[in-house]
Amino acid sequence: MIISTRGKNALKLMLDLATYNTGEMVRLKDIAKRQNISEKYLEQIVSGLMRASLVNSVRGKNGGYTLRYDPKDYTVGQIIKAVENDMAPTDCFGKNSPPCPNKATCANYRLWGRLDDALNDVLEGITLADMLDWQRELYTDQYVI
Amino acid sequence: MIISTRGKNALKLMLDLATYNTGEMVRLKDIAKRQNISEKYLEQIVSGLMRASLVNSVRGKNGGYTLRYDPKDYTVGQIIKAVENDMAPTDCFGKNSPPCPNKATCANYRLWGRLDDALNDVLEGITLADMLDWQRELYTDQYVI
DNA sequence: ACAAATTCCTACTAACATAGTATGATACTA
DNA sequence: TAGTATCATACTATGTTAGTAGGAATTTGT
Repeated sequence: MIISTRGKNALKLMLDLATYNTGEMVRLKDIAKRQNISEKYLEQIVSGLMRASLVNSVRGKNGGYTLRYDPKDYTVGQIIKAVENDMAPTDCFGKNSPPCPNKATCANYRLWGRLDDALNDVLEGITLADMLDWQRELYTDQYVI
Repeated sequence: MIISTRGKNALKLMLDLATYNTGEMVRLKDIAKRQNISEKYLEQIVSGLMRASLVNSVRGKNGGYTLRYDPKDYTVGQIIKAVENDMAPTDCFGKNSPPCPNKATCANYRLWGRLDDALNDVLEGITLADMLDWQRELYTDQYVI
């Protein structure tokens, strides 16, 4: 599985922040309730997003989180990579793996490269704003029938 | 990691069979030596390929394996799926997962679907014959400098 | 018939990554 | 200063994968 639940939950979290992007701080507790994810688990995930400077936080009473930028300025890939350990299709392209000594002559390496490119094209080509649009569209579709 | 070493080794095995595709049976022992993979581990992998009817085998002395079809008739996806437990980018599209109840309205589900499509396009678009070509090309490149 | 070579089958172990929980410290705001 | 929320760390359980091991079944050559 290339995208773990951590990555999926990070995306849910960001989409939630984008949905409630009113300027007010959004409490983790509320996100946890809406997205049906344990608050403690969300804490771990949001800390990765903080480290990557994707969100703002304010501590203390009335504190919480907000998006740091406009939804159209986040790609899905950015978000997932912020929390995912390694997202490459094989360790030949893994960020935690040493560079392959045979990569110049290995036919397989070329294949994995194509896969990696295809993945990144999709993930870098879709923004959080796109996801918001989809969400609205899918939601209204429900009532069109 | 979407492609495990099992999948990668299956591909190496098939590429080896394609390279030594003379009509004679190819012994696992020789593949193991050439590809630097333990023979016992290869046994497990080739059993998956047998189950998927991708190779022929003959037991006993002078036995071994051969390709069942022409290299151009195998896609990379076919080979990998034969031995890989699950190759979907997320379990939303995993073959071992129950169908998602929210898929009609879930924006994330649409995203993972695009990823899955992109992956399959690459893997179904490349054949074993293509890999053979690459191998020759890369090999000769070495001596062109 | 027998011995050698090879595929086939099943079980096991070790290592690793992930999901999720638990506890409490730290910092901010009203 | 009391309350709330982030931040940090450690731990457990679970599942998957990599790889090993031993031996049964089958074919070929002598």
